[in-house]
Amino acid sequence: MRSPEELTNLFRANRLKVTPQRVAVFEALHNDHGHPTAEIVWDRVREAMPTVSLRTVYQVLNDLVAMDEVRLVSLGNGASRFDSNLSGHHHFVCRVCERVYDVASSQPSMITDPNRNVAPIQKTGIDSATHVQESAVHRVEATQIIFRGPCASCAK
Amino acid sequence: MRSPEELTNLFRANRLKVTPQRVAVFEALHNDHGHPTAEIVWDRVREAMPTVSLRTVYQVLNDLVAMDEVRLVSLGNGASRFDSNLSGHHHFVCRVCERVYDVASSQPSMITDPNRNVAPIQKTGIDSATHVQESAVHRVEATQIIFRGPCASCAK
DNA sequence: ATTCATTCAACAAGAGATGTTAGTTAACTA
DNA sequence: TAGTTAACTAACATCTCTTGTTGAATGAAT
Repeated sequence: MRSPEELTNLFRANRLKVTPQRVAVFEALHNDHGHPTAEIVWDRVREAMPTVSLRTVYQVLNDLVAMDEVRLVSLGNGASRFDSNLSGHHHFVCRVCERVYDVASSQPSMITDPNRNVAPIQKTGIDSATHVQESAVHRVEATQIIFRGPCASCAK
Repeated sequence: MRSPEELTNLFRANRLKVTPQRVAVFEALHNDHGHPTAEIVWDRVREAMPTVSLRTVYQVLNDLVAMDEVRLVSLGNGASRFDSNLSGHHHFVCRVCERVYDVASSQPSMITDPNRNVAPIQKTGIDSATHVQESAVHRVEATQIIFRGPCASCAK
């Protein structure tokens, strides 16, 4: 995602005021490359600014999603998550601990340290750019892949 | 999915009573190859049995999911959907009308009539059976792919 | 015929997210 | 610097989806 400074400029360019609350959310997201829920972002923000309301955090996050600076990820279980990683990638969800790992797309069969939040897959030939477009066809604008199973930490 | 008769036997085999309500849900699912929500199933069931409660429908559906006779699909928007198509396939969700289409997996770049509920994709090299299993690796047990965009009917 | 799961009804409740209102603050900009 | 007005907070309410509860009635299975 963009840096807090860049987001600041972007908000100004969109005639949105750059308030300390908004900047605090920018920074919380910038320092967290996980997949936080709104509540988790709220917790982070409150460390520096104890009076922010959850309502405001939701608002800022939604603004960022609307601007396509943050991606909304619904994984089927529990709250929606906000993904500041905008590069094309997918997700592995552990069915035990529910942690979410990033899966780099177009990177065949690769392993990485689970602590670095990347999960292995074997083939990733699917890319949103490569889908056909014809008249009687559904046009694919986005492709979301969710892998599920026990993660390395939970497998044993 | 299995026929109502087969599900009846399965329920008996699991010591679950075969009640008219349960059979009605079996039949509603059998006659609907879409992706109904619990409420939609409820509506169908009530046509033949007006007094069934939504609670009961949820219970039966959850039983079927637990038995892996029906698949629970969360697509991020609105209520969960119950998918009676157990063959390996994925989904295309129209961002306009919110309709859900099946996408046959391992069927490269194919088009089908939208009315037959199949959406085209170009490459489907990913299959849950082909993922690596190593020590420091997340084991992929299931792969879920969601394509999004305007469907053929909504594209114009 | 008996048992015990199942169902119903009518609730409550919980999670997640958003809407509302009114009063206050503070960013922008002129 | 001052004025305008968006943004924030607080404390609510509301909504959707889903599950829990309780007690009474039903009816499948043996």
